[in-house]
Amino acid sequence: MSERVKVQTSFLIEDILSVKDAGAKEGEKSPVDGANEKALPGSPKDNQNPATAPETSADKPKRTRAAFTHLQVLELEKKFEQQKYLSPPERAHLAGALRLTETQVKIWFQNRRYKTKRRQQACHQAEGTRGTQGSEPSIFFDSFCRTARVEYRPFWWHYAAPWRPLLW
DNA sequence: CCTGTCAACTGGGATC
DNA sequence: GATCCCAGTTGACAGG
Repeated sequence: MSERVKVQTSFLIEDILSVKDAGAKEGEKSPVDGANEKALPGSPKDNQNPATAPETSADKPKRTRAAFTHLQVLELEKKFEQQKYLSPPERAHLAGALRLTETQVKIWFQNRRYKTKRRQQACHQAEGTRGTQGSEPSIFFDSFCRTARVEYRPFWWHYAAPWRPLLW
């Protein structure tokens, strides 16, 4: 996935980070902005931005795949290193900082977790399950606990159960 | 043209 | 009912 982030971005890193004047340049359409108005069907009130919704949903052209900027991915990855799960306030804050929608951040984390899991599974299959677990899984679980169990919702233990073989 | 990647989507299950 | 999650799929896009 490394160099896929050679995105055809029309804006600079500073442009993304300068959240202060976020509403200033609305006219500029970035690839990311194009997808921002797309809310998840399952969560309609997640982020409706009528101001930036050009398509009247009557003629939905075609699905656009937002290409996140290098910096956006970097920040997301950084956060993901710290926490694999975000609480709603944290997600909102991160989304605002990166000028993404909460849905995009949510989806990104979802996809990221799934990818990580599949990679680990593939890894273990390839290795033939040695008993030695590296440090990554424990880091993973640590952040999971911090966010899910303590800060967020206790029922995430439900999700932790199938992970334990991988994590411990 | 084929293939891989990845954001977005779908569906099912769970909690509050 | 709203919202979250995971698991899997779809569709756009870039590289070979």
